[in-house]
Amino acid sequence: MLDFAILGLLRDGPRHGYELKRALGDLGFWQVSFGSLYPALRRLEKQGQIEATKGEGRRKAYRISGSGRERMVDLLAEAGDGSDRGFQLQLAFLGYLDPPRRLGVLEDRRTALRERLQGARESFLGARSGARRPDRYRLALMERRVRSTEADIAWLDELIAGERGAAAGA
Amino acid sequence: MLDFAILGLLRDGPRHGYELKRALGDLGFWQVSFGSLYPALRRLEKQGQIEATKGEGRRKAYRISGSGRERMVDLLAEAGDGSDRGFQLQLAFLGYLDPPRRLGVLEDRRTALRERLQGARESFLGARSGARRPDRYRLALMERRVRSTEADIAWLDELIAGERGAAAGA
DNA sequence: TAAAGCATGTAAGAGGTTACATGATTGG
DNA sequence: CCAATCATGTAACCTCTTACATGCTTTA
Repeated sequence: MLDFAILGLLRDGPRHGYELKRALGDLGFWQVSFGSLYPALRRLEKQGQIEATKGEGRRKAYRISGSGRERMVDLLAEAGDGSDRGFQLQLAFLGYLDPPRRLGVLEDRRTALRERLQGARESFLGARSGARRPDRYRLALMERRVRSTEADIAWLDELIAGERGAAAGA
Repeated sequence: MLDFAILGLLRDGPRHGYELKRALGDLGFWQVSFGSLYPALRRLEKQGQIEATKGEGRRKAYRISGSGRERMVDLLAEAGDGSDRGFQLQLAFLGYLDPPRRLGVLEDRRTALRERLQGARESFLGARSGARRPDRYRLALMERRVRSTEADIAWLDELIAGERGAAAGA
């Protein structure tokens, strides 16, 4: 997952470690620590997926290699494992996937969210009318899950519509 | 965090391991694995925070002890560390916190979400009007963060209003 | 000139997961 | 009778964090 994030960010252009941490934080869903970032950079360098060049001062600028680009596309598929973070990373780097395959990623996510919504609705409605009814805090938690999943699907539908529009325009 | 979840669920009444896993999954935000659940139950038992009794068949029903109840209240405070999962657990077991202190938990969360919203808005607006504008996928990601944080605050405000109403009614 | 931020790195450990192993019970 | 679900547990591993260590550069 971290490997994917690093390779994805390095496709935008060369970056050094500190900058990568900030860029990843700016995406909004992951404040990675240096203690995992720097060892990961070393590992990726040893595997030949990124290359280190001397930057200004003590900075080490990394750039992605050819094999890194290949691996990145593999990881983009793997990231679609149903996890929220995985999807957010997929989306952040979806622009580097070839256009015909982008819609598939969005639709897979939609399917996963529809399933989540169904489960969330069932446990909310079941709990609300069941014998041992949860307290209002737990009911609120379940209701929030339903509502926020619905909102996510609506947001995703906008994205999908935009994607179809872009595909039709091209 | 897992300790807190276990102790919280056991305050509802005695449960065995398998049942705890399902109950935790039903809350909606954590599918814990047996590989972490069973060792945690052993550890809590050794520490005297829970007690094992023979249930039906091979089942081991656990019940919370007096020191477990004390620890649970400590953990309820610790869980308010800004993480989403921490807050959701706090909320799931907020009914076991003495009523005067409940509002504080909700308001702390509101403060944290307001800060998150400010950061999310700044990076979204900054990115949209900046020099190297991110692609539409990353913009969508940032916009979603703004929208869903706003929705969470609105939802939390409903909860806070309900809490004030309950406090006034009592 | 002191504090804050920039910049890289290591060691230890927390906190999980997956895979494996076993076997009983229930439902189609 | 076969598959699915119930039920408990262990071992190996993975990912990431925290705390520590170092030293430079910018800014108030």
